[in-house]
Parts: sequence; structure tokens; C-alpha cells
Amino acid sequence: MSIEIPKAYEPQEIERHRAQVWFETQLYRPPDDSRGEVFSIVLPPPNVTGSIHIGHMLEHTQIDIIVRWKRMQGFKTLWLPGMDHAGIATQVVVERQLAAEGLKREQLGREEFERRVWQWKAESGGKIKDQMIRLGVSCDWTRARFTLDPPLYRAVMEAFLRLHREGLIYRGRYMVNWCPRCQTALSDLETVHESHEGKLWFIRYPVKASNEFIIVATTRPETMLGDTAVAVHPDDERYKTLIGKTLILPLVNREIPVIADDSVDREFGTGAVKVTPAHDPNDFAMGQRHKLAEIDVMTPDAHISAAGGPYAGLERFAAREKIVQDLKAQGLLEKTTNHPMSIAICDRCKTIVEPRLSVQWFCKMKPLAAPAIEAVERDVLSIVPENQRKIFLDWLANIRDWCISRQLWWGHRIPIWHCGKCGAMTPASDSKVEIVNGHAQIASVPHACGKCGSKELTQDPDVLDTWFSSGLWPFSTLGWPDDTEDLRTFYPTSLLISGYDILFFWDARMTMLGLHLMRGDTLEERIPFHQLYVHAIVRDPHGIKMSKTRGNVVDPLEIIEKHGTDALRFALAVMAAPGTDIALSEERIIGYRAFANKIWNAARFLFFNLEKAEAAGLTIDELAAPEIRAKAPYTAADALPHRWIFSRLASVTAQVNDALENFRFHEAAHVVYHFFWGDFCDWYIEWLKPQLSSQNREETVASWRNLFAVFEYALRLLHPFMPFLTEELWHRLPQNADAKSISLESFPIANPVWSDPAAEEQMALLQELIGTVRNARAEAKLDAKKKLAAELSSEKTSVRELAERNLEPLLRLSYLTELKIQEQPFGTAGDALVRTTAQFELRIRTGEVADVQAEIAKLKKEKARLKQDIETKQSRLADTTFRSRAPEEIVRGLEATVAERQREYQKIVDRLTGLV
RNA sequence: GGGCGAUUAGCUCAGUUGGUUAGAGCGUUCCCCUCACACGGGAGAGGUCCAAGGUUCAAGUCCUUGAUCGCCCACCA
Repeated sequence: MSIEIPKAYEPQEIERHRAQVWFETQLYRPPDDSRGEVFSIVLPPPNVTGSIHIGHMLEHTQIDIIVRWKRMQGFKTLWLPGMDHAGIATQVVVERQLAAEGLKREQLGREEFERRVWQWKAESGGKIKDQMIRLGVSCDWTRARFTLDPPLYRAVMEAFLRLHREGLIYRGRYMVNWCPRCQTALSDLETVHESHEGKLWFIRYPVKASNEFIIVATTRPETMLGDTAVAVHPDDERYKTLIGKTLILPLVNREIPVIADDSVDREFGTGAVKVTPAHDPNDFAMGQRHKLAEIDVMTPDAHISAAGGPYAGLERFAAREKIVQDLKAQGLLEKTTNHPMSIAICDRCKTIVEPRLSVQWFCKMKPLAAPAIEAVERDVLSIVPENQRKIFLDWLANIRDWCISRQLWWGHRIPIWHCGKCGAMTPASDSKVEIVNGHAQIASVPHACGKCGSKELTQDPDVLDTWFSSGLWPFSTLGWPDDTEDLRTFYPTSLLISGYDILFFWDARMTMLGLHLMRGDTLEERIPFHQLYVHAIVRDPHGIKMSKTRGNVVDPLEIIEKHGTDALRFALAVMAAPGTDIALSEERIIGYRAFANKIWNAARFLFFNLEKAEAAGLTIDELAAPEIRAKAPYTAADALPHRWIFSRLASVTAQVNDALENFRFHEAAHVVYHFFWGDFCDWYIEWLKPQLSSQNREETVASWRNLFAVFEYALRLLHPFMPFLTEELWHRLPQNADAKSISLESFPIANPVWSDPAAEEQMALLQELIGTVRNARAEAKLDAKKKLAAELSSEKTSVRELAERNLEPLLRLSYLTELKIQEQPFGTAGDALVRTTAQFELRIRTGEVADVQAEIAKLKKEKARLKQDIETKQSRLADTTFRSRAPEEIVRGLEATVAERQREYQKIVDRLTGLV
């Protein structure tokens, strides 16, 4: 029997097929009846708009590695997927589509607009799901959730109503970040600050009935239309006499007072600041302190409002220009200076944000943050890497109230009704939802105003910040507020893996809301996840952030089509050192595609040679039945290669498990890569080749069994990193005809019994021996096909024996025709290449006269290197402080090294004297 | 303004408690289409670990300062 497989690994069809099977068989739904330790994790839900990008790919790869690893370790494992309705982001996309049709959402009306968004959601969401399935993520699709699904809608209502009852959610007229394009309030997090080359305008404000004036400096002259005071520092000698006087506000001719306030910075500008309570957060606070009028001079779309008199209707920057010109014309513009500053822009649409006074809903954060801080400090929630923990804590410590209302139509509508008569607010009596037109909305609509009994009730038009519902994700997805089986089983989740870009948006909010809303006496019971691993972001090959405008984005699906998912996954994993961003290049991915091919071909080699096993009388069962495999390693007359590879397996397994435990994906991937390619393919398989069809049946049987055992072991080790390839090969293994999936097999556990330092040491020596031969022939530029004879000498019996016993593989690996082993050192004839190490001396007969001069030059170079090395070490050893303070093992180690180098040195000297 | 990170081979990056000759992938040079794999095999070259001080028997690793680059936070008119 032999199994035919193609010469090169072509991932596309294989991956598509495997992904489909995994999905259709619901392979990753945790068995309902199983008990045992639980591992649960939620997918950071991608925005329903857009598509899977490389950042998702990194995140999904890391989660999937951990999840597959845990599942194989025997945990009852749930990875819960889903999508986020992504309030603004989605609404913006659909509004853009409408704009292309020449429509505005107001023309459609709320209901029709929502219908359009749902339509788009179905399309886009379906695409994302298909993409994720194609990526092979091992999540439980039967539990997929969407933030606007009825049960989750209800969870949002429940959370809102509860926080509202508790007084943690309040409504009020405050200064908020307002996006004039999105026409909605934004939270602080949804704005980003950009440095900007601004200007500082110095404007004269005349004192009433006097020739005096005060010069104020401002970066936003257009807001002067709304000025209601000018403030100076109370102790500022320059202005002391003016405090309390009245100024005439230029252009609008309004009378405004000069007030004194501690918050004024005497050093800045002229030390006098115009106060615009309706258009600046500081001024708003000052206005509150001094009971100043708030004059809103701007419309929601950032044009000057009627309150701006002659400037009404002008766009804000056009107004600025005109105002500056008018001031100049009236001689009131003292001067203009450059002023570097930072401006806030809308994270979503990049429009400059306008601080705006408006009525919004807020969530008090201090009381919610306190338990979260405690949880992190007490390590109830552990955060990796360490520096993210500090950032997390700092943010919580300085937290401010969260503006949670958005003037959008797409989202969870606030379950509060306003009375048209008395203005009082009546909340829904409970969180139940009903389905209307297929979608959830609050069911328990109040019939009358809770205060005056009027029936004139209208629901608050606003929806909640999309992150409010995201903040409930780890429990809303499990059925909260009901006490469901899932919630009891899988909450708290074990781990969260998320990017640092949403640490505050999402991770921190989930932590706070979970701790507050969930039942349980202890933080441990309420915390939404026990561990938080914060991953980095993917950058382009030059380390530059990917963005559509720069055009350096990498489409993971394109890469996957070209090189396969496993190659991309492996590249991402091996580059994902905690705390540093990833510069991803296609070359790198191609490299791991080659690795996949290498694995494929190792399998091909096994399959190809099965006849040889049969020739030795082995059946498939004998070869690789699980119970037979379990007894590996089998040893034969020459046990060294087997002892060695299993010893390597023991340490590799320990390293992989340890690395994954600490989210050191790069280390785990690196270790399996080098084990498979270096140890397994380059040495073990090569070594075993002659034994696979040798005359010695015992040896052949042992080699075959071990080869299969190691190979299938390696597949399991590799599976979390390369799920498709390993699954495919697993099924092609002859003994696995009926196997369900490698992902349900057990993950290797390091077997300390296999650890065999002696074997590793001997192998290292053999590798050195072989390397020496290869090096010599390469340097002598000998024809690669030319067979050589060599002689080996060593004072050490163990070395001679080792070489003798492993004659076969040595011949094979080095293309020697003959190897003679002797005790005595060689003479010094010039017809051979001689290589000397501390352990042995090797003479390779080339059959031609060696280039003696080249040999001498090489030896001299080596001699000099050794001399230098020995001297440095000796002087170190001569240092009495070193001898007295350094640990004894270090000193002894150094002594041994020096002794060895000296022997080597002596040999070279001898050889040189012979040659010269 | 506050905080954080980075600087190691031509390029992109590893290097967890300080310890003997600092690693990987790609690229590059030389040899080989050897019966699993040219997406391969073999052998090389290539680094005063940003700079200057310091701690230590011992520093890529710890401390201080500086330079360059990057990121995050922030209500500096």
C-alpha cells in the first residue's frame, strides 16, 4: 500500500472543504452533556458593516490558537462569535448609500431608514460570517449573537433601566463633543486629537464709556458672538482695576462684564480670556460659577445661528474669516500669531468636533470604576502585557462621566418617555422587548406620565452609544438578565483577547458593567473575564499603520487565496511578540507557506514509503494504532535517534505549553517550526531513511513506529497554529480513517520520562561531526557528487563508539564512502583535509592534493581566534574578585571551557608545525 | 503638559528573572534539480546590540542622562 498525495501543498480547496465541514457539523459547539473544567471566551464582535481585515485576522488567529489548544487539553470550550451593530459606523455607511441616490434619512423617516439599515446588515453581516467560516475560526456558530438581537436588546434595556433606577444614569444639559456632520453627540473616546497649526487672534474689547480696552487672545474668534464675559485672574495687577467693569463686545455690541476667576492663566496670551459658555468646556464651567448667560450661536451643522446676528447662516470657518476681517476693518484686531494646537476630530468621519451645549444622557463612572480598579489591583483580572495594566488603571482612575446618548436612529432606543404636559420622564416599567417587523423594541411602553398622569408621552428619540451594548457582551450573549444554563456554565469567561485600540472603549466598559450588573458576592464571580491579553496591531512591511487612504492595507482574503490561511496564521503567530506591533510582509507569509509545504512533504514521504513498512511485515495497526503509538519510543539496536527525538519532543512540548500559557505566541510558533523543520525533517527523517528498509527487522519496525508516533504527535502540536493542514493530514493518516477531527484529539503534554540529556549531547556531537565534514568539503570546493573517504580519531572512546555505531546515517548524510575510526592522531600529510575540534580530529581524503597554503591560512586564523578567546577567559579567571564572587558553577564552567580551548589550540599548533 | 514604547545583521524582528561563541525569517555569496519537498538540501559572509556615564566579578539585559522615531492620554483660551 502507498498513499498518493500531490507533490505540493495546495491549500485553497482543502481549506474551503475543511472549513465547510467544521461549520456544518457544528464541530465547535461544546458538548451539552459534558462536564469538566470550562474554558470560555467571546469574540470581540466585528462591526457588522465593513469586512474582515488583517487586524481581525491577527485577533482571530490568536484567539483560535488558544481556543484550539484549550479544547485539545480537554476543557469544555466555548468560543462565542457575533457581530456589533456599530451605531454610527453603520449609519454613516447607509447614509452614504442614500446620498448616492440623492436621499437623506430624514426624507425616508425613521422606520424606513431602519429598514434600509437592516437590509444592509443582512448583506454585510452574512459576508462577514462567511469570511470567518472560511478562516476556520473554531467558534460555536450555533451561539452566534448580534447586539440588536431581541435577547441582547432586552439586556441593554435592563442595564439601562437598572443604572437609571440607581441614579447612575442621568440626563442633563452639558457641554459635549458634537460632530456637525454626524449630527450627534460623541463620547470623549470617540474624538481624536490632531495637532494643527492654528492661530491666536488678539482682539480689543473696549471698556464701556472709556477709551480703555482689554485685549483678549483667542484661537476661535467666531465664538465671540456668544461671549458673555471676559475673565482675568483675580490677582493680576494689570487688570485689577477693570474687574467688575463692563465691556462692549465688538461686532455685536453686547455689554459683558469683566470677571475674576482663578482658572485664568496669567501667562497665556494677554492674561485676559473671553468667556463663551455655550462653546467651550472651560468657559461653560466658568459660566456656571459666575452664573453667566449661555448664548448658543451655532446650529447643529455648525453654521452661525440666528443668535449670531449679521453672521447668521455662515459656516463656522467662513464666519471666522469674516469676523476677523470685520475686526481688522474696525481696528480692533491687535495682532495675529501662530499657535500650534491640537484639535478634536470625529473618530468616524474626521470632521472637526464642536463643543456643544446640549441635553444628553450620561453615565456616572466613578462608582463603576472603583470596583474595576480593585479587581485589577487584586489581580482578579490579570492583564498581559504588564504595561497595559498600568494604562488601564490610569484611565479608570481619571475617568469622567460617559455621554451615552446618540442622536442616531440605528441602535437601542432609550426606554424613557417624556411628558408633553409636565416634562417629567417616565421609564419603561421593565426591560421586556417585543418583535415588531422582525426586530426588537421595548415592550412595556408606559401609558401615562408617572408624575402628572398625562397621556401625552413621547419616547426619547436618542439611541445608546454602541459601546453601551458592547459593554454587556460577555453576559448579554449568554442570556443575561435571565439566569440561563449558559450564563451559569460559561460566565465569567476565562479570557479576553482584544486590541489596545479598544482597551477603554470596550475592555474597561465590560469590566465595569460586568462587575456592577452581574450577580455574585465576590469580584471573582462578577468579573467578565479572568484574564485580558492585549494584542498589538498589524502594520505594513515598513512598520507604518495600514490605512485605506495610504493604500497600504493588506486584504487577508487575498493573501489566503494566494498562500493559504495556515501560512498567514503562522506568520501572524510567529511575529506576535507581546507588546510590539507586527510589520507584516508577503515574503514572510510565503516563507510559512513553504513551511506548510514542508509538513505536507514530510507526510508525503511517510505515505510514499508505506510499502517498505509492509515489506517488513508491518500492518497499519501494528504501525500506528493509538495503543501502539502510546508505547513509543520503540527502541532498537541503535536507539540514539529515537531517544534523541523523543527527548526533543519533551522539551519542545514543555516550551510550547509554557509559551501559550503566557500568550507568547511567537515563541510557541518558533519552537514548533524549528522542531519540525530542523529536528524532525533535517535530522530524524534523514537519519531514519536507511533504517526504514533495512535488513534488521527489529530496527525497521522501531523506526516506522516511532516515525509515525512522532509525526502524529507533531501534527497535534502544530494544529492550533495550522489547523487546516494538520486536519487534512490527520485524516489522510492510514490509521485515522474514521477520525472525526484532530481538533478533538488531545494536545501533547511534556513527558519528562523522554527527557534524555545524554542522547541530546551525543546527537550534538554527531551533528558537529557531520557539520565538520560538510564544511570541509564545501570549503575545499569539492564536487558534491564526489564520494570521499574519511578517518576519524579521538582520544575519547565514547566518541569513537558513537561514530562507529552511527556509521550508516553519517555515510548517508555526508556522502562519504568510507569512514575509518582510529585512536591515534593522524600524521601530517598534505593529501587530506584535516579538521580539528576539542572532541575529535577528522581527516578527509579528497583524492587530490590539498591546497596546503589555504589550509595553513585557515588554521592560522583559527589559531588566532582561539588564542584571543583563551586569553580573555584566562584573565577573567585570574581575577580574584571574579573567583570569589561569581557562583561556583560559572567559574567551573569557564575553567572547563578554557581547558577545552587549550587542547584544541594545541592540536592546531601541532598540525601547523607539521604542515609548514 | 503627562505617560508609554522602540532603537540589536542589508530589511523586518526575537532575545522572561544579568552569566561562557547575541539568534530567526527574508535577502545575499558559493555548491547541489541526491529516489518527501528547488515552496528543497548543504556550506558561508554579515552585528563595537543608538550615545555617554554608572551599578556589578560579569550588562544587549539593571540605573541615570541625552539623541532619534513612534504611540497613548489631556477641558493650554
